[in-house]
Amino acid sequence: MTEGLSTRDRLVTVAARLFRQKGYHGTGIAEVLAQAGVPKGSLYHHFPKGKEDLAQAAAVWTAGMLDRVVADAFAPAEDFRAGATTFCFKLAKLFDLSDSADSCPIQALIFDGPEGGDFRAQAAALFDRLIGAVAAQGVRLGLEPEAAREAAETLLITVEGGWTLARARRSSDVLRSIPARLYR
Amino acid sequence: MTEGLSTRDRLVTVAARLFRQKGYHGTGIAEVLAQAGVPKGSLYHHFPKGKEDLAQAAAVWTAGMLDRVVADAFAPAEDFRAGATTFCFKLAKLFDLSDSADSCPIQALIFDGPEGGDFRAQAAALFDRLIGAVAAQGVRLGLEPEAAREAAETLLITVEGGWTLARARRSSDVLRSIPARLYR
Amino acid sequence: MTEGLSTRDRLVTVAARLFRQKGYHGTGIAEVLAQAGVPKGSLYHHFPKGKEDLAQAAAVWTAGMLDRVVADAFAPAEDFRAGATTFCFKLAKLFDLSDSADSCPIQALIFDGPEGGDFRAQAAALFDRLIGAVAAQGVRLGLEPEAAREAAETLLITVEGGWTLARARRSSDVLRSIPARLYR
Amino acid sequence: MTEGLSTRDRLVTVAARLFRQKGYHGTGIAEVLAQAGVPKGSLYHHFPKGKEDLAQAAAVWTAGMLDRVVADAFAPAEDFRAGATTFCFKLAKLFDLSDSADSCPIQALIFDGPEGGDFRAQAAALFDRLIGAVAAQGVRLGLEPEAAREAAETLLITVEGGWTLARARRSSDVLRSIPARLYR
DNA sequence: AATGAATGAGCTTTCATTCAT
DNA sequence: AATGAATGAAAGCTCATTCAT
Repeated sequence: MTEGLSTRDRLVTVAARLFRQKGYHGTGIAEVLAQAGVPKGSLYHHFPKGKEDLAQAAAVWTAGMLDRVVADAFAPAEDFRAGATTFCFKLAKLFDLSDSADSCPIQALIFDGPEGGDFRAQAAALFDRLIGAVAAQGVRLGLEPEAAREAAETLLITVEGGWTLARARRSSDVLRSIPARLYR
Repeated sequence: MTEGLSTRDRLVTVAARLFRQKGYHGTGIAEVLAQAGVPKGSLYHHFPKGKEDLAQAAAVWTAGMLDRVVADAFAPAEDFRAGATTFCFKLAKLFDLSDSADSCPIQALIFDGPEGGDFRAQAAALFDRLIGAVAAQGVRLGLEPEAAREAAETLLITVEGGWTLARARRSSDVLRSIPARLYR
Repeated sequence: MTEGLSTRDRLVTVAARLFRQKGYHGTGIAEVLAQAGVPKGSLYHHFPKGKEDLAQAAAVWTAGMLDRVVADAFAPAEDFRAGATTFCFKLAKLFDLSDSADSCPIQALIFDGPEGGDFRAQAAALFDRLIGAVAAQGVRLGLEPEAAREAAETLLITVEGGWTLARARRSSDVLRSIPARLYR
Repeated sequence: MTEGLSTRDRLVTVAARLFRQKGYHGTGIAEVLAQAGVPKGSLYHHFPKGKEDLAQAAAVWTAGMLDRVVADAFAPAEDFRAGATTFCFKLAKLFDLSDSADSCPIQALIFDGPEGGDFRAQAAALFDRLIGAVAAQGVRLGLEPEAAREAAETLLITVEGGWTLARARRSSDVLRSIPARLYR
């Protein structure tokens, strides 16, 4: 899975997965290094501030991945509801691919990081950017800017809560039920 | 805030708050003890298995608190929507009382605990019990059992996601906007 | 040598000796612990800030030891020169007792510690206190305050430099030659 | 300050300064490289044995610099006292140029280096050579060899101790007061 | 029940050095 | 000669827990 990637990229992807699974504080550097097949000292060459920098890079990587999911879901859609529905199904697939106990990537992205520093603020900005991307798709598909923004917020709120319940139930069904709940 | 409470209760309430703020793994026993004003050795009198037992007790305490919020919100309500609306506003107040960076009590309750053991399963059961309580209120207020269950699930999904966005924005406004989103 | 001492005192005396021998940065915590026969975690019970606190405690302990050397040297003296001479001979004995490559206790005390914090300032104050103690002995033995202060300064300057040369030559003779140099 | 110097010379001068400021063990290779503006791998081209070789080179460089100070101070002097006085004033100027917390160059030279190897012995020899140079100046200025040697030793002892007190007080005044103390 | 000293496994990080280009 | 990625031993420190009083 991490073959062919650079040392740096292996660290980032492994860290992103582990942080999602066990949280920032629950994940040890040693485990990241072991799974990435990277020796101890190398981490600090690529990420001088260590775990903190790694969390930052993992958040950026995750945000980029989610950006792509949004783009892929809405690209072929004929209206916002269709795009939103595809988005939910894509997330359900993502849920099934990962261990079903994993945290939602977005929540891991935003909340689970080092306490001090500006990690939280930067991560929240990445979340807002994601909402903005969804809203932009809404506008592209014919919604008024105001309505698009609200629809985007509602979608992401529900998706976030849906992942939470899905995680508690260890089943992605909740995520697939979201369009029906939103667009009766 | 913790005055007058027994040593045990001080430990539980302080732990519940800290686990919400910094996560289970991010919270050190030493910090719990310091904030509770309890000496080192005492913890293991009250919680023989230490941190794990403390997390369990904090989860039960949190679940009981949320049960009360549900009961209080729906008790005076004339229909489900009114109860749900009050519930959202009560949660917004809870959000404002705590540090706005705090995790949703439910999510802290479910996901953030010791890895081994049956903590996760028990916590998920507490979450399901909470959904059941909301559904029961729905039935009491005239909904069909099936519809009540779905309404309860939708409410809690949205509230969970709403807390997430509120936390990212550091503002409880999102929580107060939920009824408008759900019951257009 | 460290038998019968408390855990804390064993740590302090061993640290004082090692810091003198190999410097603050050249001395590892592990070595201090090994020689003191104290397990890793115990250090931080007695010295919460670890190595830094230990250096501080070692400096205070060293200053106290030197105070006693001054008092013992001057107590039986009939005039300042006699006391100063005894002081130099006592330091020569101290030099011979320790590994002859050891730094002067005063210099180790003042300069060799953690970079940040107020270690330096506090240590310099301990040095000034020592000069003050010698000057007080001078006054007690009949010198004018001004003259006593100058004599005390000159004595300690020479003793410091003498230890330096003694260390370079690995011989305490230089220390014993100081009275002759000062009081021709 | 280090402009125009070769890579090798930049490394030596920066290392000499840092070793004086923070000691051999307190100075990291990374800091030397950063301040010298030299990339990581380059050090081992110029100093195959790394830090140890660098310390050796820094000691030689420092000794040469001190030789020059002695020569410059005594060259125009009409007798030993005049030369010694100039020497003290030149050292006071050196003290003021450097950070006042810096160690005496001679002491840094002699004592603070790698543990193994023959660093200590070589450094002590450099110190003796310096004393010899001062004594030679004494002979040149008319002193008997024996007396010259003793005067040189006394001067360097006092200068060493004076730098120590100056450092503790963060003031070069002590160094300027030395002639008055020696030659009442 | 309460206390604080003791404990050592494990943590993140820094270090001087080596290697491939 | 120059570069920066790679390396793993060792550093200082934190952790949850146990013990003796």
